[in-house]
Amino acid sequence: MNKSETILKSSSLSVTAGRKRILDIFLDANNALAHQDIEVKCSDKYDRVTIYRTLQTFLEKGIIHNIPTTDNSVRYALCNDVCISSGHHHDNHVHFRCDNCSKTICLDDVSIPAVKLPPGYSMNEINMVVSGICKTCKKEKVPM
Amino acid sequence: MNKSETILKSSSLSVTAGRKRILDIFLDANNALAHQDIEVKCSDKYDRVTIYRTLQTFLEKGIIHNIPTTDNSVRYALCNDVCISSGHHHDNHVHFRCDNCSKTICLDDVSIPAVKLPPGYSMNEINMVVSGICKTCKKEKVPM
DNA sequence: AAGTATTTTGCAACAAAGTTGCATTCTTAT
DNA sequence: ATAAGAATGCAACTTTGTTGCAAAATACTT
Repeated sequence: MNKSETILKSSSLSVTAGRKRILDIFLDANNALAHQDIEVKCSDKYDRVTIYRTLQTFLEKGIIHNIPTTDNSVRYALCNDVCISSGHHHDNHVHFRCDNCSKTICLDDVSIPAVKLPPGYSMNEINMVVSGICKTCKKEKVPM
Repeated sequence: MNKSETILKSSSLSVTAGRKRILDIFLDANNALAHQDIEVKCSDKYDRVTIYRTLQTFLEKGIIHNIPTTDNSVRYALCNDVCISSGHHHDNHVHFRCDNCSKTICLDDVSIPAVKLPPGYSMNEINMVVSGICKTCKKEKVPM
């Protein structure tokens, strides 16, 4: 039993070829994916609607989490093991979006600092996205 | 000369009825607006395409900034005076999205805390969105 | 291992959101 | 007042997301 299958079962989802494929795409990717990225990779085999529904299911089960963007394209990233195993979903890390290669990644080691809200506000979730130049792109550029 | 006109001129944009109207909608609103919110308010007078192009222009000129969301609906908010006057756009405040009334507002008084990125990464912009229950909604609820 | 209940998938049709080119209208500067 | 340039509206189109339903696949029971 491979990893995708294990994840599906432990989320009490039925194991189907489509779900395994999409999950494998996430497992292979080292960055967050938009719906379209997935569509490009497997729309020949699986229907657009199936991809929408699968992502929705994964979100609900806490297998993936979504990352807000400013460009009308929600991106999804695999939750790490801790996040999946704990009952309640909480991903407390900062996300990074590279202005050069446009990849969005989870900075699992960088946790979101606390903020103090004004009186009367209560906090549920907190999301932080930093943009800039990523490690890989910086290396490739000629230093100035 | 009213406020919207002043803003347009100082951004060296030609003053048109549509731009003034859309800018006034922002000036009147106390929360961030999605494209659709604006369309609802003035699609009888101005074409959908015009609204798209106007928002785009305002963004480029730094009159408004956009706020990422996790639900495929980018929202726009007026930049405050400091932000508009300074050449380079930077909005350093936390955004708050209410899970109850769905309004998104700028918490101008809450600045985004610093984060330390891993080696090799450089930072350009930083975005923080907190969700929870806002002041207004909390008041309206029966306390538990 | 076979049969049945349940879930998932694909299709089709649709709705909503966003884009582009071009002719017309409006602004601005002279 | 007029001409150059910019903004707008329209039409047509593309992309993105949603829904209902029949067919197929999966899981469960014995």
